[in-house]
This record gives sequence, C-alpha cells and structure tokens, in this order.
Amino acid sequence: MTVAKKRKPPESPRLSRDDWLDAAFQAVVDGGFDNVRVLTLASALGVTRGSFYWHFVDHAELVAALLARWRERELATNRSVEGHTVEDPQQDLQVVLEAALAHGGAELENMRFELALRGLGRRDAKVAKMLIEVDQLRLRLFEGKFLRLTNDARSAADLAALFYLAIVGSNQALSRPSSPPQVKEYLRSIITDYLIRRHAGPGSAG
Amino acid sequence: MTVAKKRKPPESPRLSRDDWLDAAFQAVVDGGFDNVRVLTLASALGVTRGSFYWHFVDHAELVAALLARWRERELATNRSVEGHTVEDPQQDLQVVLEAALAHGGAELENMRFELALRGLGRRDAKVAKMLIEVDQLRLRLFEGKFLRLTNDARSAADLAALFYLAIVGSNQALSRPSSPPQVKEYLRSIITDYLIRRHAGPGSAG
DNA sequence: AGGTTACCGTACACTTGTGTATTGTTGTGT
DNA sequence: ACACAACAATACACAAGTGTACGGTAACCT
Repeated sequence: MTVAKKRKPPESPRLSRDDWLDAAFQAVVDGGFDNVRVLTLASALGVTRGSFYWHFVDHAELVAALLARWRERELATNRSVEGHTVEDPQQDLQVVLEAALAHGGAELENMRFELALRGLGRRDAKVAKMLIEVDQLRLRLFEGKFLRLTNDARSAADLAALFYLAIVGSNQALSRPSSPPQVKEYLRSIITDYLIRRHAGPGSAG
Repeated sequence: MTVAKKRKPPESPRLSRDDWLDAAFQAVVDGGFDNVRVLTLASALGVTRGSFYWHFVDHAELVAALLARWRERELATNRSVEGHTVEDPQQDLQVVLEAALAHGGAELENMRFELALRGLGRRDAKVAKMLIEVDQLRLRLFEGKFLRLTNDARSAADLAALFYLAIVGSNQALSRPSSPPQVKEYLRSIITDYLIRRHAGPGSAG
C-alpha cells in the first residue's frame, strides 16, 4: 500500500466513477445539464453505455453525484478562504474579491458550471436550496471582510451584497463568449477604486 | 370593419401564430428553452401537432420567432423609457431603476424568460450577440441617467455598470423560487440609500 | 495457471421527440 | 348552398435517448 494502486493514469484502460463525473462536468460546462446524456458521455470517453451502468444505477444518480461533488468542493473552498486571514483588512478583502472574480483556466469552467447550475435551480427546488446555501456562505464571507474595513454592520452588509450580486451579474451579462472577460476587469477596477478611495492609505500592511 | 375582426377572443376555437408563441414563451418560463417541445405545447393548447406545422415550418422557426419578438419588445421598451424624461434627475434615475427591479406579475415571467435566454446565449452565438445588444442599450440608459446626477462621466459609467450588474445578479442569486424577491427589495433600499446620501436635498425639483 | 471480479460491449425493448403526408372539419364570403 | 381556404387530426417514418439482460474480456490474487 505504499505506492498508488489506482491513482489516475492518463491512459487508464478502465474508467472510474470519477472519470464519468468529470465527463459530465464538461458536458454541463459545454451545454448545460440537459446536455448530460449517457450516450454522449460514453462516446466522449471512448466506451459504450455498458460501462456507465456499471458505475451508476441510472442517469439521476450521475447528476446527484455531480451536484454533491460540487457542493462539497464549494464548502471546502469557503472554509479554506475563511481559514487564513490577511493582516491588512483591505488586502484581506481584496483577496476574496479576486478569488470571486477569477476567470483564468479552470475558473472559467467553474463559472459556466455554476451558471448552468443556476439554470437547473430554477426547475429543481433541491438545487435552488443548495445554491442559496452556497450564496449565503459566500455573502457572509464578504460581509465579514467588509466589516473589518467599515466597522459598520449596515454598510458592510450593503457593500457585500452589492458587490457580490454585481460579480454574479458580471458572469451573466455583457460578457462575450470566448473572449477575455472585459466586464469583470472593469468591475474589478470599480471595486478597487472604491476600496482605495475609501481607505486611501498604506498599500501593504505590516 | 369597425369592431375587431380577429382580435383575441379567449375562447377562440382556432389558434393563431401568436398563440403558439405565447405557449412557447410560457414553456421557456417554466423550464427553459429545452422545454419548448411541439408535443408539449400542442397538448397545453389543447390541439395536436397538426396545427403547429401549419403555422410554423419547423421547431427552429418557432424559437427564432420567439427570439425576434422578445428583441422587438425589448427595443420598444427601451425607446419608450428613453423617450420621456422626468424633470428631477434623481427621480428620473429612480424611475428606470424601479423598472429594472420590477418583479410583479408579468415582470417575473419576463425575468425568468430572460434568464433562460441567457442560458441559451451560452450555447448560441447569435443569441449571445442579441443579449449583448440589449444589455448595452440598458446600460447606456443607466449611464445617461446617472450622468445627470453626478456630472462626471467616469463615475456615472461606474455606478451604472455596478448597479446594472447587481440587478442582473439579483435575478439569479439568493432569490428563492415562489417567494417575494426579498433580495431585490434589499438591493432597492441600497440603491435608494445611495441616491439619498449622494444628493440629500430637495425631494422635488422646480 | 486458473478463477473471480471488475469492467465493458452488444442487443433488445421502450419512450419521447421531430417532421411529413394526407385526410378531415370548420368558418366565411357570395 | 357551396366552394374554398384556414386550421386541425391522424398515421407514419425516423432519430435519439434511457434502461436491462447477458455475454465477453482483461486484470489481479493466490
């Protein structure tokens, strides 16, 4: 048991449950949850559906597992961000804002997945509930960081909500597909401007 | 020829092209564009598909017509709002913000339709382009109104983008289904607070 | 080396969706 | 009244999707 018995060889002849989840994730990114079809995933993975029905009892279980995985990862990310706090309040806030505005590489796929998830949430009450849970966690995170800046609960809550909703909106509107998300850049500069104007002071703490 | 020859009797025995578009609209509101299926619409309208293929050549034409109708109405709304300007700049701005935040009755359906449309825009370049067109129109509207308040092009553009994106985001996040959109109410109060704080002065111009 | 288990292929039954062709029905003008 | 056009039903062919049963193959343990 010292070495990896079944880690993740890129050229694995057999597939794992997680491989199917990855393929399903990609399908959601590309075309939403209605694009998750067993046949399509199978051909994308180079196998037939016989494999799928060995790993999952049916299509619903695949989707459920995908949702559960996303939720777990999201909660973990939240905990980790909440974990380490930077000394300088302004920089501390900027770190989480940057994370929320991230868009490079995998983050773009995560963004598209989340948008598809919100679409599903409009049809599925359980999904809607899960999304509210995650949204509120992130909002609380924002609030806490803003509170260190403003020292006023009311304005901290207001700013957190305003900026969080704006970030969510920037994922949705005015962003051309397959082009650098210039709207987010713009929003980032707006937020940065606000923070600097608010607490024009030392750039780096300590 | 004085009275309506074919206006819109609720109990019309035969269907019009627009009836099908209305049904398709409702289907999109309920379950997105993947939910607009000829069979479903037919049974919802109490007819068979024979009727559909008389009014439309195929499914694609239905969707295209639905998109075109939405775009036309959106442009018309924009023109009309742009048309009449209120004297007081602050009140003038508040009017368009209220319109954007509207959520009663038909507005909720329009909101859900637009969200579904954005979902489609992630898969269809033409739709994405149309959405950017409409988004930019609305953004310019916001900018113009804000400019009358701030008299500064930069901050007007910033505020317009920030609030518009937040409004778009509020349609998406933290809003429970089938419950009063309390997030929008909150956002509305944030915006109102900002405007009052900014230009705390005479309520009515003159 | 051989057997067991894990994984995959294949073939079938079923459902749901589109689209087409053809026939039926109803309304309306003259 | 009756002809014609507008609208709708029916029946068919076809494609794509899920799920199931079962047969095949390859890895691994002993």
